[in-house]
Amino acid sequence: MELKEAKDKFIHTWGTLATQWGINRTMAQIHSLLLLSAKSMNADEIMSELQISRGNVNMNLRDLMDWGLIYKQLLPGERKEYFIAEKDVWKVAKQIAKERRRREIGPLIDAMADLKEGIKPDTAEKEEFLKIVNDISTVTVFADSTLTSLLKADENWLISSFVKVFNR
Amino acid sequence: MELKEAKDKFIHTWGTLATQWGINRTMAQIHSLLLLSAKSMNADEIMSELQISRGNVNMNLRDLMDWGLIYKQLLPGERKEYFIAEKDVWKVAKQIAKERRRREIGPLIDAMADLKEGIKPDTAEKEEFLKIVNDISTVTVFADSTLTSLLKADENWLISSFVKVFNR
DNA sequence: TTGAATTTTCAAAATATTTTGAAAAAAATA
DNA sequence: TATTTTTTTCAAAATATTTTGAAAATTCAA
Repeated sequence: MELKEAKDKFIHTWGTLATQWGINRTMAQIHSLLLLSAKSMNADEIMSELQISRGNVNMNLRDLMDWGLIYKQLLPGERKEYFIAEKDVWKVAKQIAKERRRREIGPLIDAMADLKEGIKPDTAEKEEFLKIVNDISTVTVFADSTLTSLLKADENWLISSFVKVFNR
Repeated sequence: MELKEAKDKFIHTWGTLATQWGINRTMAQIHSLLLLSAKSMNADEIMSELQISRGNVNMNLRDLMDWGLIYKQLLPGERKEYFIAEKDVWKVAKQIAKERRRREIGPLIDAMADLKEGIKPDTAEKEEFLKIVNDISTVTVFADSTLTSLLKADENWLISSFVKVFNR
């Protein structure tokens, strides 16, 4: 079964890459499983598909919802909760970028601001130190605002043109 | 001693943040120590300053050189090797972005390309699967090329204007 | 209400990563 | 060359993170 094989490879690859850049492997695997699934899935299905424990599934489903990558779906007549992934890959990328911006850039900007506050440039040494702090602050704010612009840019002119060009 | 305190806070903060986004804590601490140091330092000095083992220092110094964030400096009359950090923070940011692009985006592009190769769209299911793979491919290539353009942009018009605006 | 089904929690176990430190290798000196 | 200094390596230890699974909490139907 060739498709099954490709899907497994996809899930495995996604999980491996994720760990290499600081994201939990299981979270990535659950995400890709749902991304590839036409139907929404419940915890038991995910458990048996990925061979992981209930607690693990539960915890990572909640994280994925926090990241805005999956949604809870309540099926009429079903007691169990079902989950479905956001299938619009541009939205997915946007969410990931947003979350990483929040986690990686935000705290850095705050930390540099605190350091700036605390030190008066009354010696050459302190000026040196503040120069570095200021420079990092500047670059970080630059990265932050660049990313924000990109994220706010209307995807319809920014991406759809790229999609058209690359997808054919 | 206020400056010492601020420097320690800087080193500590940098180290903590780094772990939160997948970079080794010690590597980040050594980097910030060198970034804040006017003089180059040798392994023994770094060991005693950060209270870490020789092996750890050695390994992380090599990683930092791989990242292009520090340089080896051979001082005349000295047997020991000295290390000095790149102080141009824009260059530092550029190096970090390059390295992360190489580690995070490159493998993803490759993996998606492999999957595209391996599957023929001869059923609706396979077409579905390939759509996702293609979309990820597209978004990833887009991110890659956007980042590449930013990195290639001449810093003198792109950044220095920002620096002037924000630094005052 | 009660009780069965489902989800959540969290301490302990398993796994993965980082750090140590001493031995080996390499480099410099005499 | 032999000796000393310095750097590198890497198995074992320490630490950190992830996963498990059973108990507790919650939800829902009757």
